[in-house]
Amino acid sequence: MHETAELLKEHHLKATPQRIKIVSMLEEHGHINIEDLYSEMLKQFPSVSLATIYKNINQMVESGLIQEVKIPKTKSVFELIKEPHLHMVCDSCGKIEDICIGTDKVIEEAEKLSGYHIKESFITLRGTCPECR
Amino acid sequence: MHETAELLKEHHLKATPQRIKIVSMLEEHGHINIEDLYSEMLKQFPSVSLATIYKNINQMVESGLIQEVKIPKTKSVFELIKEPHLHMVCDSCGKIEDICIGTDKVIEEAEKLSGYHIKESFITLRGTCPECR
DNA sequence: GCTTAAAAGAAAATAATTTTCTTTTGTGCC
DNA sequence: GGCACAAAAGAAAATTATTTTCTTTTAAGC
Repeated sequence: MHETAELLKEHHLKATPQRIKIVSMLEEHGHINIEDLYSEMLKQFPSVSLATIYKNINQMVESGLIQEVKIPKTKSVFELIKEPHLHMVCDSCGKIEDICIGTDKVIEEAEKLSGYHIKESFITLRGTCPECR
Repeated sequence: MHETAELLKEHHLKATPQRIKIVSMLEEHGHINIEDLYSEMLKQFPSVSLATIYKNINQMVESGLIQEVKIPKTKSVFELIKEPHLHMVCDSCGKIEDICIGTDKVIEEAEKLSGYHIKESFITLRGTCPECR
């Protein structure tokens, strides 16, 4: 059995062809919004329902397999959950990339200044990618 | 004329009572979502329309007076535009606070690693506020 | 005060998301 | 491999969120 199906099962989700396709698209693209996901799905499953997309996405979020990424001024995208990372969005081509860098200094300073105990951080950086210069 | 009205005019928006109320709520609360904004408005303007809220919010965003803040797992809120800052969200009471701390180190490292030229950063930190400990 | 372009409000339209219900299917078990 | 059944898919309707349209009202310059 291919590993995408196993990934689903580890999260207590039946490995249906539609779900396998959703997860492989996430593996392939990294980030995708509902609209694009739906139109890609239609190519392979001409009768797929948008309700199926939404139900599956919601179940995958609940089971901790994927998460929603909210990006200023654009539609949300979804991504597989992996190590903490931040998002770089290119103003020009719209591409979204993940990068892993340390953020401890910022978190620590924020904790000191605010008195909060911080559990998670969400960082999105907007700018121009090297290809769009 | 009170200063909220002037703020609106500086942004080429007529100072209607509804708009003045919206802006003063933002000044007072810092952050507010559409639903809460509407129910607060109803107290003072019993016949206010949700369309008026949306139209005004959109115009205020377009004119650069306010901006939408997208927060993971909750509804978007709106805030007056001011100096760059980051958002602290308390898991327990839901409160949202602004704090100003330097983020140059992170931005610089992200630029170096990704090759992007970064123009803006959006940072939200999730955790527990001092009052909810 | 008068004029007018813009805003408010009401209602309808559109878009986004969820729910309901029936049919189909993945999976464990023999 | 075939059977049983809970779960998922798909279709349609329902709900929620947001925008548009159209008429009435109003802020602001003169």
